[in-house]
Order: sequence, then C-alpha cells, then structure tokens
Amino acid sequence: MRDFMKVAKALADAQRVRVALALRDGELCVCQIGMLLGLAPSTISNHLSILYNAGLIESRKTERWVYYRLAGREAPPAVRNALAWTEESLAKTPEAEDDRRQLKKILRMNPKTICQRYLRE
Amino acid sequence: MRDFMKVAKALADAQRVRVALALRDGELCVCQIGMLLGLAPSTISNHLSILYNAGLIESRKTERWVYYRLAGREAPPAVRNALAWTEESLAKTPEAEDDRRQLKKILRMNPKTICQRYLRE
DNA sequence: ACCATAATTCGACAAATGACGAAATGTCAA
DNA sequence: TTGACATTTCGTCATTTGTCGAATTATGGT
Repeated sequence: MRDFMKVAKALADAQRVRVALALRDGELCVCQIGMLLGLAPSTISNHLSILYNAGLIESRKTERWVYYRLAGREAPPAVRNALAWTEESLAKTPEAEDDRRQLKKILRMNPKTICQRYLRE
Repeated sequence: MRDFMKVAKALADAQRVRVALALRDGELCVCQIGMLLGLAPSTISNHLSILYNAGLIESRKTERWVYYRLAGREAPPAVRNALAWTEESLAKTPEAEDDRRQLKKILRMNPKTICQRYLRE
C-alpha cells in the first residue's frame, strides 16, 4: 500500500507526468528535462527524486550528467502497470504531442550548450 | 490530460483508494463508508465528490441514502485502467484484507443503525 | 406541520506540496 | 589549484489539500 501510494502521488502532478511521457523514447539528462518543462533546475531535481523514489524511473550518472530513464522490465507490476496506464491514456493528447515536438528540437541541439541556454532564460 | 490528472489526483490519497477498494464487491452508502474509514461525514462526502468528479465512481440516490459504486463498463479506458491498476496492485495487501473483514461486519449490521452508531463514537 | 436523519456545502485551520534562489556537492578542464 | 558547470540539498514562501464542525438541504416518519 505504501509503495502504491508513492507511485500514485508521483503521478498526481502534471509536470511529473510530462517527464514520464518524455522518457518514453529513451533517457534524458536533467537539463534536457528542465528545458522541456521550463522550470528551475532545483525544481526538476525535486520532481525527478519523487519519481525515482516511487520506482518509476532509474538513473545513470556519467561525467557531469545524470541521465534518467523509465523503469525497466525488472520493475514491480504496480510500477509497470502505472506507466502503461499513463502512456495509454495520454499518448495521443495535444500536450503529449507538443512536448514530443519540443523534445525533438532539444535533442537536435548541441548537448554541451543546452544547460547554459535554458539557465539564462 | 485534464481528465487523466483528475483521476491521478483522486487516487493520490490513501483514504480514497480504500474507498475504491471497498466498492469492489458492490455499492455502499455514505455512512457505511464513513464507518469503515472512521472519518467525519463531511470528510467522506468530500472524498466521494473527488472520486465522482474524476469519473471513478457513480452514485444512486434512494430515499435518504446515497449509494456509491465503481464506474462501469461505459467508463472511459483511462478510468477503467486506473481501477484495474489499483485493484491488481492492492487486492492482496494487509490493509485491503483488514478493510474487507471490517466491511463484512458493517454489512452484517442492521442498516438502520449504522449511521447513528458511527456518529456517536 | 414537525422532528429525526442522511448527505452535502461552507468556513476555518493545520499539514503537505510545488516553486524558487542560494548554497553545497561532485566532476571535468585549464 | 582554481574555476566552470551539472546536479542536488536546503530554507522559504504561496498554494493546495485533508480534516473538522456548523449550517444547510432533502427525505421520511410521527
């Protein structure tokens, strides 16, 4: 029950749901997610920690960057079902399409300039 | 997206999840749910309205009582998947078992005495 | 008509939440 | 070593949320 509530609460915020959807196509680093959502780095970090503690996402650190990805096959059914539910429910919504477009732009940018850019806005 | 978030937020509270689980075996009136959760009637009413506005439950009024039940087959997939996810994740947890036992006791009581009793505690 | 009862609405309040900026941590480059 | 940069942690603040009791609405019984 406690685990379930952590997952449910993690998905009870629109920005965190956007993150989960954005990670469908593969991992992203914190600054890429920050640029997509347009929120302060500390806020992004907080959202990611909530998703992480719920088991919905995993992370990988390399050099200065931390990459996050959706939980994999080894995740408990409650987590996998939650992710399936969100994706099925939202994949075709305009918000998800907009984010996907925006994300493609971000992925085309020079990786080394992303963070600096979005921090200045 | 808006609809999805309403469902997600509705399930982001343990008491409301308990209600959804309690309704698995059929409809319950407000006072029966109140007795199960041990909360004030106004609080129960508030929780039920949140579940209702999310589309997770339906209601039926007869005489002085309002009975609530889980959303049926005509509910949108996002709702049905959410309920399926909840039930699959929690059916076997100790909390759900405890509530189920407690619910059996409540259902055995004289329907006309339930509300009066739990209001006096 | 009056009262009792089931439920909801309203107003208040404490606790939780989401946001930020500043400071801290850790890593790479010069 | 020093500096630049990605990320996290911490403190703060405004907003939202869960709860209650009191008042209100609606229905049934006397």
